[in-house]
Amino acid sequence: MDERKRQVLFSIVRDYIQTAEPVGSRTIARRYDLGVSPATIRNEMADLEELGYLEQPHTSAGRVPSDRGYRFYVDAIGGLPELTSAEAALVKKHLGGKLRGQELMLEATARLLSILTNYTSIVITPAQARPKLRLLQVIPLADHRAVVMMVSDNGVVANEVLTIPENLSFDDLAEICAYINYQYNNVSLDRLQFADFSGRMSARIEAFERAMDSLIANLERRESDRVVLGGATNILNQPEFKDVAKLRAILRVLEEHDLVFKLVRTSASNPASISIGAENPLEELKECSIITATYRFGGLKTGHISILGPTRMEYPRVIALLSFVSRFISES
Amino acid sequence: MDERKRQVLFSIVRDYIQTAEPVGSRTIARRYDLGVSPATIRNEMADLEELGYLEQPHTSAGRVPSDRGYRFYVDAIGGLPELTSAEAALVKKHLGGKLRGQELMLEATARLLSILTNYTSIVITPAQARPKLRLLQVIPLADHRAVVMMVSDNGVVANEVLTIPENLSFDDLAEICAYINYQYNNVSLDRLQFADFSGRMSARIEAFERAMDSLIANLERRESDRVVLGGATNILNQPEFKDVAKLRAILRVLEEHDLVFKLVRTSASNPASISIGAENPLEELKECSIITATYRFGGLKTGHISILGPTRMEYPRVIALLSFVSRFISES
DNA sequence: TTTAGCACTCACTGATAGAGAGTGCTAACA
DNA sequence: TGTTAGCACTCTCTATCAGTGAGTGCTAAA
Repeated sequence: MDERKRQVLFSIVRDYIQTAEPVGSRTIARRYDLGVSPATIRNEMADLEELGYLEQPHTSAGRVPSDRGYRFYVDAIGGLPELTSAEAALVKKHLGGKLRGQELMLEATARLLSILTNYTSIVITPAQARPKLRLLQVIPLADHRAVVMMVSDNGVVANEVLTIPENLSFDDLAEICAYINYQYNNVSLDRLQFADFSGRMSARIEAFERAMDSLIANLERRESDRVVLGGATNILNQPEFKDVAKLRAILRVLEEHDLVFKLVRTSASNPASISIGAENPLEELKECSIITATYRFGGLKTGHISILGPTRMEYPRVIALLSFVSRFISES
Repeated sequence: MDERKRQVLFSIVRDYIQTAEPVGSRTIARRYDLGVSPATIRNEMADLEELGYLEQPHTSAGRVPSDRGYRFYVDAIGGLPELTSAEAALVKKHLGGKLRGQELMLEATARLLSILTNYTSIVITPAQARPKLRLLQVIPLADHRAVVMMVSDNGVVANEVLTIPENLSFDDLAEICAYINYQYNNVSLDRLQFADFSGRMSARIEAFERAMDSLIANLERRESDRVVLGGATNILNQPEFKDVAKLRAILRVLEEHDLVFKLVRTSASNPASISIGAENPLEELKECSIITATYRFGGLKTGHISILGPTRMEYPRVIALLSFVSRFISES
């Protein structure tokens, strides 16, 4: 693979990324100044196809990069591309300023990434390991209602509004809570069992038990990794997915957050964090690429941000953007 | 509009709902036993078209119901259709059992509705009016961190994890909270201003101020109506939307939760809560129908559940399902 | 009033031809 | 020996056209 072949390959990749049309030898000769004639380029293209970097949709069409071609291109980009300062400023403007809490921040990130790239963005919130009970508390409200809330040792809070049953006073509830706090403090959430507990009270307090179950479920869910999508419908803009069947396959994957989660995880464990076409584990996404970056909140909890787009993706720009954003939110 | 015309119209509507193909006179004569010949039906069809209940895609095609035709059909269904007992059981199985808290419950509802109908479901969570501060509290965690949480008088909770600044002890924080609780108890959230407050302390506590702002924003957001979608991609299954341009228009609307919210609200204020085709305010949805039902949590807070599908929707079934589900979740 | 018959309309299908883009090969050239 | 011009060839794409079939509207008979 000599220098000129590289140039030809890169020209084709770049042109195809821009136009989504198979690229012919004449186009290359005209548009990129390689100083050789179309015929020469044709010869190089034939070689590149033989080597597996290019493909031909049909005999008399131009060439299209193969997954391998994109891979070569991406690996060759090397030294992290820089974001334009205009875009960097945009990121700072939208994600900087007043920090608005983890959840809102991550949603804003997902939205921003999808707008800037015109692809679909995926944000995975950081997960905690085996949360423990830190505090259970009731707070009275009007109309015989009360909030019950539960805090984990990671500071995650779940809450539930409860109508206080007839046979119970608010003070009774408070007493129960005090007992639970005493008994179960710092106990792993998955080992809490409230069902048998309320037998200690004179009467069973069904409403309360149910609220407890609900709280635990809720808390565990919040503790676990969540998936936030941005611009899921951006795929509709890509010409390669104007076929409804393909669209459906991809959107169905995006609806299944479990799948998305695993996908991003495998992509992230990749050293380079870029999965191109068939490299990624889901058949449905064999015409898509996924780029993933990792961020850290407070130096501890790690999550991921990804961009999902067609294999014909603007790799340098997306890589630059993701690495910038992940650094930015890690620092703030 | 005599009895036979009604029968012809209904047959066409039903057939078209099932097949999505323009319906011809012969088909009606064969498939529905009206006791008259195709020629007669043709005459009736011509009349119905003149009256605006039917449309013809082109001269030599069968007839398709117009919005007005669907409207007539829907109004004529009258006395609420009943859900099959099998489906009712399914609803009970998935939404009954242990009540798992409002949020999870509503998400489960959205999912269930979309699966049962194969259309897109929209769930609007109930809104509260002008929430007030009920309680602010800090809870210490390990590693110099603490949870700050804020509870509104409606029992909605927002929380934020805070790293306690060097120049502050946990007790300082607790004291600040005590002061705020004393000073601002039962004050409407939108009138809280913490920025000037911390000037009272010896040093400005920026981290704390920011956490407060974040909490308020978060709380207000949670208090407001939220939109939960189920099966947004089900639209892809409808033959009338195999055109990507139409799809994009609809999915874009669904991505804008503000729009969806207004849409459901206008639909719900409709007495019958059914918007057919051009009846509904968004141009993009002029080939869709929306059916909305209202539910109440705890007898107070009202929210909505809707189904969005093509105008060619299985109205009776969807109406039955929605009214059953809304009753079910209102009672539980 | 209903129905049978019939001419007419129009989308859809498949075949065919021509245009255009692009290739691969050969032979000439530097 | 590498590069280039020329040319035949391939294949898709588009337009055109005839044939088919579903369905209609009208007319006249029952």
